[in-house]
Amino acid sequence: MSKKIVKIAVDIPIFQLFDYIWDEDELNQAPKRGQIVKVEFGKKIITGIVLQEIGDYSCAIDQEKSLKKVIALAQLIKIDDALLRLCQFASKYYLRPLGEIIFSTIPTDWKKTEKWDALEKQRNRKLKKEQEKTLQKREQQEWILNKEQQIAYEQLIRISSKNTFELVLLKGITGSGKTAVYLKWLKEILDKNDDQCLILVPEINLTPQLEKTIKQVFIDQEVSVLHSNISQIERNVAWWKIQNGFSRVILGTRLSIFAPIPKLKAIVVDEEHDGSYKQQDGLRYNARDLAIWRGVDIKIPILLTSATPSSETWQKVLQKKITLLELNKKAKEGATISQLHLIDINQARKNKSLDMYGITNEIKQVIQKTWEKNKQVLIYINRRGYSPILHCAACQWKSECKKCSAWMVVHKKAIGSKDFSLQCHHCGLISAPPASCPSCGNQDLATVGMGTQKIEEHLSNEFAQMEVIRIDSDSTKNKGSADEVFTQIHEGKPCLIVGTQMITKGHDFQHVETVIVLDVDKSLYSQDFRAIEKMFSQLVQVAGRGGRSGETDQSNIYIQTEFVDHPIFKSLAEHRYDDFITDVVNERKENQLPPYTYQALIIVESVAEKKNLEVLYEIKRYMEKQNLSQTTIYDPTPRMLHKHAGVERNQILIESKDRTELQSILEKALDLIEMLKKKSRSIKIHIDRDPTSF
DNA sequence: AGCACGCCGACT
DNA sequence: GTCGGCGTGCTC
Repeated sequence: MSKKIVKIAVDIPIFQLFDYIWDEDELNQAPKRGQIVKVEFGKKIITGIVLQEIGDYSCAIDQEKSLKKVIALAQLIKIDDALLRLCQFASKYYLRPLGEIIFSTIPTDWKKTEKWDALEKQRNRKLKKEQEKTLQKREQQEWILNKEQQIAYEQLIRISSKNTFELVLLKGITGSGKTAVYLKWLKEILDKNDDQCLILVPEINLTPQLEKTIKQVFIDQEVSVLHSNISQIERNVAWWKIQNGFSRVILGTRLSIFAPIPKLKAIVVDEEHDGSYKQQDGLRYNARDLAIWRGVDIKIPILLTSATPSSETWQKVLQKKITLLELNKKAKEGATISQLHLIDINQARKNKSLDMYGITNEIKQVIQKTWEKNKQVLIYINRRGYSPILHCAACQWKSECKKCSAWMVVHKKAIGSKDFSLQCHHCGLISAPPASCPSCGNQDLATVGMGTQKIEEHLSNEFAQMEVIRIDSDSTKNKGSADEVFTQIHEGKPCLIVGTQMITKGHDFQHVETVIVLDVDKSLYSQDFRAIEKMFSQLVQVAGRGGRSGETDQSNIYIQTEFVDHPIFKSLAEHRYDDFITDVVNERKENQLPPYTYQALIIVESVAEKKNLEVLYEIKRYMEKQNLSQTTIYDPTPRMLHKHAGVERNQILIESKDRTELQSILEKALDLIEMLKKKSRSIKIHIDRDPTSF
């Protein structure tokens, strides 16, 4: 008989799977797992995906539900089995419906059945064009690895020749040439066979240099770039090319971990410590962790790279679960490791050498000296806007956002002007500043603390002869303006660069000799147990921006702090990251924190906090009915940003020493959560597995 | 997620 | 008398 029953996941966020009839006579083929199909669902026509064949239709005559038929098949696209397994794992681990995950990984056009025909035409057109395009033959980049790089490279080759899973960490100081090592390795893999590889990067728009390099290195291989900012058509084309093996190198952000790569032979997770591998909303996955899972599943090596490995990764190093390859020398001859100088703010205050903007005379002298040497200065302050808060000294009123539990940030319209606005960095609300204090009428409102704009303004006045360039998401909002600014900096004219995190990623500043870091103190004693590790890595990154070319004699990093005795600075000065992160890992063990425990959050959001708490207590009581020998369930607490855009957010933290126990508790809780969601649709409930923000 | 069914308030 | 509010249930 030619009628089969198939199990189908639909493109709707529900956990339930549905059975349909697969009529082989009508569809002209046997059911295939991963096939995208068009089905009637209720009264609507939607897309679904075949998961498995569960038998002949005749055998199910006693089936009480009447089954509908699969209407049609999507011809061009099929989900690769390895990808399906990854989605199934993610569905189970992150407690999300399978259909939702699978469909979130494919281009949106494919989810609309009415677009299928047009897509087929589009593909044929695009691929024809692609074939006509001859790859330009350019000079192949010559690879000269130093001894250290060569050793790492050879080890990687040995590892990949074993054709099995192996987790490798390439740990190298900034400027040691990690990229060259892994690109040469991937090139070697791809030159042998028709294979593919995946390179994950934290944020693609911040690494245009890497994209350029990769396209140069893989001169005779097709490179596809995936991130959330590409157009729908680009995404479709990339999908076809990747899926049929035409694209050999896939470079992308965290979402590319779900790319359908049939001949995947290696994954590189570049800058593995970077927080942006964790998605913070919707499907809250961690691309680094999924990369490792994918590697185990399809038996390929996974290479993590970092100058400052995360505590999770370092724990695996200490447990000998990772092959560690190290690069401890700068790749470019003469390039120097920057030297750390601490500036004691307390001392400066006593000596009256601290100005009203909180900048010490020492910093100013350093800027002056660098200027006289015709070099550039980089000032890192991780805060955009003019000042983080507007404050009334008379009554203590502060510029709080009406819709969020956060302060509105003062933004100047133009540097030097008096015209400013208040902006909430969380919900985007912008309002005109009050002329006087809304609470007591005081005319004298003051800006407290400093952001990039205030520093820019202040230093422009102090160093009138120097050009001050500000780089943050406000100054580079316009398309192309970032490129323009960076080009200007690369020209090498002496200047002062003031910037946020944006300057710590991807860009080499060859002419920077002095790096200055303001405002580290709040991270030193933060609530967030991951803050110190993050701070260290940011300091290493920013220090590594200077002295890259070997052109400067010595690059220096100056840090202003109240806590000169904090141990982080000793490790930083001596370039002892290993010791630092080992201490961090040991501390986590003592305090029973990740990676020694496994965490999950249950987050409830609604406009009524009271409702949130009721729901959370109900979930907590429900979970506590289970046998919890290894697990602690904490009481409901407000989220870090308690109110966001008018929505109250509360959560409970679940902490377990046992992953399996945590999994079963969460699975059980999910039943209740699904019930509660249906009962009251004004609330949202999320589970955040392995959370990195609270 | 939609969409239907269903049971209570202000309208030509 | 009805139009429509959104609470709950269902989708093979």
